[in-house]
Formats: sequence, C-alpha cells, structure tokens
Amino acid sequence: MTVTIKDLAEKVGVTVTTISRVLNNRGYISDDLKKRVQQATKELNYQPNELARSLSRKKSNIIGLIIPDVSHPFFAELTKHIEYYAYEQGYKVLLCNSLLNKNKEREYIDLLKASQVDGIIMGSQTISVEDFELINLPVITIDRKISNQIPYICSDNYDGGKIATELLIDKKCKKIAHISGNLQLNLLAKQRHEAFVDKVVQNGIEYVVVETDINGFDLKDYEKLVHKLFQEHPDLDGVFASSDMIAMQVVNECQKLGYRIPEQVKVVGYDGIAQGYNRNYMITTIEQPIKEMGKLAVENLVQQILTKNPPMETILPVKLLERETT
Amino acid sequence: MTVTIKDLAEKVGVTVTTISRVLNNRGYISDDLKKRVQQATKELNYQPNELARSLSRKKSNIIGLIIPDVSHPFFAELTKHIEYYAYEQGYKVLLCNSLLNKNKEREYIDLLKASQVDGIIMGSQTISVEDFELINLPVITIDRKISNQIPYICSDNYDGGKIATELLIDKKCKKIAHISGNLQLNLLAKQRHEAFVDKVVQNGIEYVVVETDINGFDLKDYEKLVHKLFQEHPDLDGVFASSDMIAMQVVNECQKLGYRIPEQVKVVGYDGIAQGYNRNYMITTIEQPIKEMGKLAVENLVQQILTKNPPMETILPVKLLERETT
DNA sequence: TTGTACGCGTTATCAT
DNA sequence: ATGATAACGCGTACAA
Repeated sequence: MTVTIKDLAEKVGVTVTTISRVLNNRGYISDDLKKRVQQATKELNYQPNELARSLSRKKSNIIGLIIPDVSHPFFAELTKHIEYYAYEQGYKVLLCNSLLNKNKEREYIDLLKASQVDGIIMGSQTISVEDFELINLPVITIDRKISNQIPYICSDNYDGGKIATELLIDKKCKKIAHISGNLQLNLLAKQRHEAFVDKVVQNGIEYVVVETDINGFDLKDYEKLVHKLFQEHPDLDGVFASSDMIAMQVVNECQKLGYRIPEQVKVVGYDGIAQGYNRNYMITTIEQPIKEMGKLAVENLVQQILTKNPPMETILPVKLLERETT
Repeated sequence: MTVTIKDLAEKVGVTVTTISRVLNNRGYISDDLKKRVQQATKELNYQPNELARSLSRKKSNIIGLIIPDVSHPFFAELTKHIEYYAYEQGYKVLLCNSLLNKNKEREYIDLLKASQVDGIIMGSQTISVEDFELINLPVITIDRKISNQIPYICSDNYDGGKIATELLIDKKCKKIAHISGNLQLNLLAKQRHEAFVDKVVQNGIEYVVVETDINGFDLKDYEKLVHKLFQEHPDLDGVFASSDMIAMQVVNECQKLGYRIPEQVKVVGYDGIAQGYNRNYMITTIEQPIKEMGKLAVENLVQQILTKNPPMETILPVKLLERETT
C-alpha cells in the first residue's frame, strides 16, 4: 500500500542508498539520475516516512510546548508565534496543556521524552527544580529561572511593575491595590509585585496586595477576588492588575459599583494582548513583546539542539500603553 | 547513553521479545518475571522509544490539528478541548496554524502525512475539495461539509442565525445589518447568513449584509469594516455579528458614535467564548458548544482510526445567551 | 558516481 | 512461558 524508498529504487533501477542520497542531497549524483528520481517520486507519489527518518537520524524535529492553557490569551498568542517560528526552522510542535496540574505536567514531560522530541519549551511551571533537572534535554523556560543550567526568557517584569506603579502614583492615586498572580509559583512575574511594593513604600503610599489562586485562570475566581477587594477597600483609587484579564474584571466591578474610570479609580493591566480584547477595553497596560518572546524561545531552543551555546538569560523590554483607564 | 530494550533484556537475563511482552502485557508471563522487569525498568530508568514503536506498529498515536490561528479565541478554546480529549484517549496533538494560507495548509497536510499521524482534525479550510480527498487518512472537519466521505462536526448554524435575527426583529429593530464571515470559504457558518436573509425578508425588514475579508481575523480589518458600515448606514438599529470579536468592534464603534446600546442599537454576537472576553462585554450572543465540539471531533476521529464507522454528520445545538446589548 | 550491509529500537511471527 | 529472527522504512560507513 504505502510506497517506500524501496519501491522508488526499483522503479528507477538503482539501490535505496542512491535514492536516499538524492533525496537528501548528499554526495555526488548525476543530474540525469536526479531527474529520474524526481520523476518517479511524483509518479509513485512517494513521501518519505518521517518516523523512520527520525529513528535513524536520532532527531525527530519535534519540539514539545508545555503551557498551562492555550485558551488563555497570553499563551494563545505566545503559542501562535512559537508555532510560526518553529515551522520556519523546520520543527513541528506538540501541544501540551498542563492545566497547572503537577501530574499532567510530569506525565507530559515523560511522554515528550519518550516521543524523542528534540527539545521542550516550558511555559508551565509547577514541578520542582529537581524534577526539572532530570529532563536531560534541551529546554527553555518562559518567565521562570530554574537554575543556572536552563536558559530562560522573559520580559522585564521589574521594570513593568515599576512603570505601572509609578504611573498610578504620578496620577495622584492615594491608595493602590496590586492584584498579583500567584506568588508561590515562583515565576519571574513576581518581580512585578516586588517593584510595586518598592515603589509604594518609597513614596509612602497606602497599598494592598492580593494574589490569585494557584490553580489557574478561572475568570470566576478573578471576579470573586476583585469583588472582595473592593468590598474590603472601597476607598481604592488605583489598581495595578498583573494581567489584562484581571484588569477587565476590575473595570467591570467598578462599573457595577458605579465608580468612574479613570476619574475615581485608575486601572493598569499587564500583557498587552494583541488580539485585542484588551484593546477593545482600552485599558492602560504594560505590553510584553509576546511575538519576540516566542521567536527567541524557538531560536534559543534550536540553538541548544544544534549544540551551540545560546544565552542563558534573555530579558526583553516592556512598554507602557497608556489608554483610557488612567 | 540512551537505554534501550536490549539493555533491559540483558539486565534481566531474558530476550527482548520477553521484555516487549511484559511491557505490552501480551501473552503469558510469570509474575516473578514481571516484577524483575519492572524493577530493572526503574533502575535503568528505561523509557520505550515511541518513534521505534510507532514505526513498528504503523501507528503513531499522533493527530494533526490544522486551524487558521490558535490566537483566535474560538480556536484557542477549541484547541484546548481537543488537546484534552486527545490526551485522554492516548493521542498527542501536533499543532498547525494555517493562517488561512493555502500553501501552508497544503504543506502542513503533507508534513502530517509524512509524519505518519493517525488522523487530522481540520478547522481550517482553504484547499479545494479535490485536494482534500487526496488526503487518504482519517479526517474530520469542523464547520465544513466537504463531501459525503468526510465526517464533519458543527453547531446548528442555521438555527443560530435564525434565533439571533428573530431576537432583533422581536425587539423591534427596523434596519438590521449582518456582518458575516467570508462567504467564499464555503463554511457551514454561511448558514447563519442564509437564516438571517430568510428571516428579514420574511418579515419585510430592511437589511444590509457585509462580509469580512477572506484572509483571516485581523481586528483592524474588523474595525474598518464596522466603521464603514455605520458611515454608510447611520440609521442601523440592529446588528447581528457572526462572531463575538466582531460584535465587540460594533459595540466600540457605537460608543464612539455616541449610539446608546441597547436603546438605539441592539447587537447580537456569535460563539459565546467561555474565557470571557465577551462575557466581560456582556454582549448578547449565540453560544456554540465548543467543548462538546472538541470532544466529539476527537472521538469521531479516533473511531475512524480504529476503523469503526462514526457518524458522518454531527450537528450540535446552539443557545441564546441574552445579556446587555439587546 | 553507485552499491552492500548494517544499525536505529521496537513489535510480530513462528518456534520451542 | 520464553526465544530467534524477520520486519518496520530509512540513513550511512565502507566498498567498489
């Protein structure tokens, strides 16, 4: 049924070796032969079996992408760009949603290794550092520094937190809340929190910090969190949310409560998702260079795969997008 | 370096055949041996090579997912559920964004075949019917009927269009616009358009139809389209948009123009994306059962792979979510 | 410029 | 209950 390199060889009247050579452009081959092979390839509709190739070459040209959840807009966009650049470099991407579930994450890592992927991009982060170091495969993490052995890529979280907080302070906010991602996950994103605290303390501003649940991105949880925040602190006049999704909830809650934005309450989000939910909302935000992050993640990983030595640390600049909520 | 089944066999003191048997639970094996193998597997940290397995078995347990763009919230969510159910059934998913580019789509199809995927879920749809039938692999399409040979899955587009249009008519709209997806793509989604036209004509309502560009989901294009629509038809009092993304643009444009919603203009969207951009926007919408679609797509495809005969046609019901824009 | 023969890691068929 | 060996489809020293 399936036509193999043998059939091709027979048809052309040479051996498989020669065919393989032609197909991979290795060594010397006569132009005449080249054409005959191409011809036969068309006629038989031959397609090389990548599985067999990978097995023989010990290289699958597949990279694994582990993220918490593609349906989160930040990761959706990141995934899009990763896929794009991976394809450009000749790699396929195997998509893995960990759902921030430790077991699924670990299982996926094993599965990826068993599948002989050439490398892994980790945008998820629940397993321990030790588990991580057992991976024994090219890996790059997004927004998390695991150890000195594993390259990571992130945007300048501290700077982002600083810019956001300073903006609110400049705009005369007197009591500012920071809604942070979960801090136990030990992401670099927690530097946004650090910058926030540094700035409000430096300026002697009253502040409050709350953090989201460790289990992911449930909008309803955000809703509750925000609701509770304003119940306990009705006098807030500034909010720095650690994602645009959260910021949207803040805007909604304020509308419900009848607080005018930006007159009474100012809101700054984070991420700057291009597909524009946020853009529609016109929320002031700190934009991460998601496309660039995806691109560099792929490039760094490919470098590792080719046993070059890519940078261990890649920190990309963020940008303030001031819109209608400040 | 890498430990293979041979190493295991040596260590345990049997042949690879026996090991393979134990690993795959085939035939009779003594309990004692079972334990020794498990023991050795742990000690050597052995992991079967899925590539070799797939090659030998002629089954990769990989399914290809071709969609226009994961960063579009509808597909992001669909992808999430597809990945979830695929994983549950023991399949990995290879992610392919066609970006609605005919060539990339075709290249990806070839790549997937070469990679020996067991089947393909097609959420993208630019290539021709003939090209499609050449695929010669289990395939299921989302929202497109290709031929009588290829199963498809969709929600009830006609009903959705009907419900949306009727709602606007019931609410006394006198001039209604429908912003449709591109009709040349020949998606089943065009039935929304058909239902719209049927209903407005039946009721003698003034109407106008515009359709989006064929090249994808650029928000800026939506913006222009909507802007132009209201320029040419400032007297619109109802809009049925074929996606929530577009509906959001309509809401924005109305705000810019100072049209009050829902008093002066009523808006109905489509999709009902759970992650809630729309939910935040509180746009009345027709909800597609995205999770169910993902689940059934995977199940149908797996059935095909196992050479059962799954249904050729799966049409799921939609639901009106009435919120604040009608 | 082309061919021979073996290896990649696993499964499957037939024996024993 | 376990083993020997071919097969899966391709790549690659080494030869010729």
